[in-house]
Parts: sequence; structure tokens; C-alpha cells
Amino acid sequence: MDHSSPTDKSPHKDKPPRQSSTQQGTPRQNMGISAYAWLKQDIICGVYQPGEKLLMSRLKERYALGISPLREALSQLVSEHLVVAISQRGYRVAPMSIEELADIYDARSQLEAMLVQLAIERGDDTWEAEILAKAHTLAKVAEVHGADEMLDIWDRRHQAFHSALVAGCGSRQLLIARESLFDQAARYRHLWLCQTVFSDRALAAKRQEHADLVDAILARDAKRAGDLTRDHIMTPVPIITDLMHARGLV
Amino acid sequence: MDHSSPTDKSPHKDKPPRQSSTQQGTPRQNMGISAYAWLKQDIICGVYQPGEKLLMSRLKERYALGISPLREALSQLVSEHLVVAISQRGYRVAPMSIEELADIYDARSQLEAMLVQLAIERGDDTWEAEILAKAHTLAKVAEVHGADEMLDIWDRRHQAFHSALVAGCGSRQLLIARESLFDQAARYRHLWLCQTVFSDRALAAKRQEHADLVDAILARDAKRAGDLTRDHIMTPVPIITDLMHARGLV
DNA sequence: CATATTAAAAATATAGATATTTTAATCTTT
DNA sequence: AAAGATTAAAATATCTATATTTTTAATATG
Repeated sequence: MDHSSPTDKSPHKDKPPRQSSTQQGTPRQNMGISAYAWLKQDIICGVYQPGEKLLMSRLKERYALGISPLREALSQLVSEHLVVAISQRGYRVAPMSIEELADIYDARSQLEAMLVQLAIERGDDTWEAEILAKAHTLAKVAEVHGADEMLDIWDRRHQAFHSALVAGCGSRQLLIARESLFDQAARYRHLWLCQTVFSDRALAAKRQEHADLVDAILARDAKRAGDLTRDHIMTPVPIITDLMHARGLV
Repeated sequence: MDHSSPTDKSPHKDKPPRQSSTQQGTPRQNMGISAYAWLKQDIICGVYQPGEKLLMSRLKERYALGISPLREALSQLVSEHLVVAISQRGYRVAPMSIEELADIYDARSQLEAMLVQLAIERGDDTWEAEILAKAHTLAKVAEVHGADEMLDIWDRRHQAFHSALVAGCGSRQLLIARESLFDQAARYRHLWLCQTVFSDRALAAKRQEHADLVDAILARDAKRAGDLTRDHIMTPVPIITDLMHARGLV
């Protein structure tokens, strides 16, 4: 990935990363929203450790901003549970734990399974077509790319594939809830991604799961699609658990 | 209710309303969080109209605060979709629409049904006992109270009852998602509450639905409990739709 | 030597000031 | 008189400064 290492806390100069679709109708170019995007990205990628104190002086220096837009950004991240605010003691990166990992992934698996089942019930032809399109694109990720690029491309297409599966559910609000859970999972997921994308075995297993899932969905087999979705989403949990122990994140 | 009328924009002097459990581990007494709670309450109760511009000068006066804590509060409300921010044009109350109403209630009904089914699968004896307790308390709301008090008590017990139903689901994250959807529904729900609580017919109908729901749940009939939950949550939608047309909120 | 106490330093929360942008009002020009 | 340009007023976004609170360090006390 193209991000600074944890020790490099020099200020950003590029544009902020594209914000998730959760923050829909807010295409403002102020510093507040940039700070939000930068901070979120940095927290997700582990530039800051879980529980780490977010010193205003440091943030000011790193992002070359005043206190006001930073506090606004942090307030939003508090709402998203990526940051916690303590009375007169400033902000900290939200802690991570095995318990939270299990909770978030359980919630994701249940919600996503429901969305898939709703989509089976409500989805139209365009929805089906998009699934096939994204499945194809994902299957065709060749390993001719560099390491970072490979990870990036696979992840993007993988997300696009899963988004296509649930797109037919017809509920804007449930998709937003899904995004929100995904954002909270991002830090845990980041650990898993690196482990998985470079393992041919793991990648092949995923490929098979995706194929089965597409089968069940196109056959409109709600029961089976739900079960497969839950299993598919829960598979990373033991892997991430091990990684967290190994890296002393718990 | 004990809130100011839409035209009364005098500053608050009391303590801010208790924040929802979504904002769990943040019991700080700063002005930022007070502003958040006050603003949220005022938006939900209709002190500000949907789409209304939130002038900084007005907010400063009304809440007797500086710009900084107000912007922090507004940033959080943007995350919760109760307020929208527009580039260099400040903040507005999020608009309301029939489409959003339908979307939010559909999402709530699906999510809540899933939570009830999960609770049936995972809930223990304490969960069952709490359901009976809250159902009893709700059924015993006597009409000996004043109008506002009656509405307040019934609403509180009604919420407690429904919370008890889903409490057994075992997923902290899904309960948070539920709270979030509930907060978004609050403005619409507020319209419905007044209409319902003072209609004996409506109240009796609700009572029956609740009794059926408890039956199905204690019988661990997941299918039926899910269906009843979806229906129960969707019933206010046509009523609110009519009210919105009547009051020109659309 | 551990535990209070106190003083100094650092950090936060918020108000106030300022530059920039938007909105409105006025004045041209066709 | 309508459309566009110009100017003035208002509002926003952000920085800087300050009061308050917390943290750290140093010193005294049992």
C-alpha cells in the first residue's frame, strides 16, 4: 500500500482518500472533511495503534491544520466508533479486542446474509447481470502485478463483488448500516487481507466460496445463500484472532 | 412533552437530555456533547423544520455557545444523517421525505425481525423473564396521567418492551445499528406517537399485536415472530404518510 | 521507602478574530 | 424591463489566543 509507515508522521500533501459512500451528499472540499478522510485512513491502516492518544499538537503538525477542523473530523470518527473521546482528556484511537472482532464479524455475517436473502427476493435482472460481471472481474485478477498493487486490485474487486450481491436488496438504509459495519471491521480486515491475498491456497478457497455463492443466489436458493454468506464472512475470524495474538494487539 | 415550541428559540438553561446508549462510553460534561444532545432533541421534536438552514449566529445565541463546540456537535449529527453539511454553505437540517420514511421503516422492520429471530435462537431464561416484565409494565400504563405525561410514559415503556425483545440477540453491534436506525426514524415516529397514544382504538390494536408477538416468541416460533415484528413496525407508515401530506412536510 | 502534597508543564476546550466565500442588493447595459 | 455585472453585507471556515483541566515531576512527610 502507498501509506506512510507508523513512524513517519510527516504531514500529508496529496488529496485526501475518497470517502466511503456512507457520507453521500457531502462533496465539500474543506479541510474538515479532508482531515476526516486522512485520519480514518491512517487509523484503519494502523498508522496509529489501537488505544493510542491522539495529541492535538501531533495532529496539527502531521496534517498541517488548525485545531477546529481536526476536532470536527474527530467528532465524526467518534460517531463511527473509530475514535473515543474522553471528557477533558482528548481523543484516543478506539481500542481493538478479540471480543469486538467476534462481535463485528458476527453482526456483519448476519446482516449480509439477510441482505443477500432480501436481494434474492427483490432483485431484478440488472442485479443478476451485475453479479456475473463483478464475479468475472474478480476471478480474472492476474498475479502479474506488484505485491501492493495486487492486494489493492483484488481487494477493490472483492468488495465490488460483494456489493453487487447485496445491491438488489432495495434498502438504502440497510446498505448504509452495512457500510458502517464494514468501516468498523476495516482495521481487523486489514490484518487478514495481507495474509490472504498472497496465499494461493487461501485465494483458491475464496474463489470456490464465491462460485458456490453465485450458484445459490442465481438459483434463488435463499436458505443456502444465507448460510454460505454467513460462513464466508466468518472464515477470517480465527485467522485474525491468531494474528492479533501474534502481534501483541491484545 | 416538555419541549419549547418551534417559535421559542430562547437559549437552553437546563442540563442536556440523556444521550442514547449508542454514544456509550462518553460521559463527558463538555459543551460539545451538550450541544449535540440539545440539537438532536430539537431536530427530532421539530423545533427546526426539515431542510431549515442552521445559522451559526442563531445557534450561538440559542445555546449560548461559541462556534467550536457547535460545529463539533453538528459534525456528529452529520454522521448520523440528521444534519447535512454543504461545502461552504454551512449546515441544514436533513430533509424528510415519504421515500426516506418508507426506506427507514423497511430497514427497521427487516433488522428488528432478524434480531427477534436471533434472540429466539440465542436468548436465555433471563431474556424471557425480562420480556414478560416489560410487557406487563407496558400493559399497565393507566390513563390517569396528563396528556404529555401519558405520551412520555407509554413511549418509554413501549421502547423498553421492544428493547427487551431483541436484547437476547447477543450482538452488541446489531443493537447499535438498530439504535442508529431508530434515531433516524425518530422525527417520523414523533408524528405518529401523538396520533396513536391518544386513540383508544390504536392503543388497543397495539396491545393485541404485542400480546401475539410475546406468544410467538415464547413459543420460539421464529417464522411467526419475524412476520409479526415486520408487520408491527410497518403499521405506522401509512399513518405518518398521511400526516406528512396533511402538514405539508412533503 | 512508599505515599501525599505541591508546583510546574503540557494539553484540552472554547471563545474571539480574520480571511474567504456566498448571498443579496444595486446599478448598468441592451 | 430583463439579464448581467458590480458592490456591499452576511455567513462560513479556520486560525490564534486564553482559561481550565490534566498530567508530570519534584519535594516533603509519615
